[in-house]
Amino acid sequence: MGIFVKEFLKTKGFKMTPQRELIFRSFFEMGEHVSVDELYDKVRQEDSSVGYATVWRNLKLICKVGLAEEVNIGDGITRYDRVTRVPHGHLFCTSCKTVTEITVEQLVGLLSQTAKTRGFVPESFKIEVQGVCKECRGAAGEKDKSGASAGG
Amino acid sequence: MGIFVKEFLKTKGFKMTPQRELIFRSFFEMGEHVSVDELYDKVRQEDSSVGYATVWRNLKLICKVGLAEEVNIGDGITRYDRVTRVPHGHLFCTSCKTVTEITVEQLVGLLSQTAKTRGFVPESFKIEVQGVCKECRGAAGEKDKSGASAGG
DNA sequence: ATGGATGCAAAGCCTTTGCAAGCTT
DNA sequence: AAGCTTGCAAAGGCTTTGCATCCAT
Repeated sequence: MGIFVKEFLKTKGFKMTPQRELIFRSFFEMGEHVSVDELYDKVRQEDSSVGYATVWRNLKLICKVGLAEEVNIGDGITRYDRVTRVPHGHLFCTSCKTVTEITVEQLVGLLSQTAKTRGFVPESFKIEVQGVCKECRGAAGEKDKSGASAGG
Repeated sequence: MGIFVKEFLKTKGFKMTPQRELIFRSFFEMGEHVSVDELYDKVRQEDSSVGYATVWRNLKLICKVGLAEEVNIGDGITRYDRVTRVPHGHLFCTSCKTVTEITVEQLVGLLSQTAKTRGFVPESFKIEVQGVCKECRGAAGEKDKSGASAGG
């Protein structure tokens, strides 16, 4: 990013500041499912004077202008994913809690049709699969915490 | 529900109480995306002595035994859906905020395959489509709040 | 000079938990 | 009797907001 995002923001009526640039850059350098705290930590590594609220507000701004969107991986913390061009889904391992991405282009095509038959114009997709990953199956999954199963 | 759930819980080591029965029954009488507050309100209509924490804990219990699962429709409130036998997805209208269900059996089949090729054993699916519904398209979507687009 | 942006700190809100008393088994 | 449940109230924890000050335009 850099000049492009700056110009982009300007057209939207937002100003560019050193903090904002740092926050935006940091966010796009990170992976998926970024939380406010994680981004805050990363930002503070470069400039420890940046406030939490500033990070939070800029993360919201990034979403507002359509460069990212909120995601929920079920831990009660709001996370953010930059909007990718390639539709993809997530595999949530119920054992080790890892999140893996998968491409689902074919699915999205079908899903679009399904939605359109309802008069619904799709904008973005969120596809999640809960289950047990390869590694945890190998480990026989002894990470279960309670007596009752939580599966669906 | 009734005797079945009661026996089911007993086998899991949980006791049945009047409050619990009322809460369970109320939950299953409600639709999808039930929040703690909503369930609490409904329960209090029949027995205003039931505490909030009790409703909350029982909602968690319903999930724990696999009869429901948490869902997030993006308003910061945890909601609960009973686990349905028929796989389905949700259409989220970004304009009027309504949530509509769609069946996606075909998609789930494909999704299962996709996951399995990664050595991942699927347990449950969550499929969401963000977009604009028929009604809002008709209304030309004048409900937009900010200058910036929030689309993905 | 003007209005958005920032930082700090405090509010907000929903989610969880501690405890003593009450019930189901 | 034993232990899970309940209710109330308070604590937690993440998310938002108020405000005075600062900075980009």
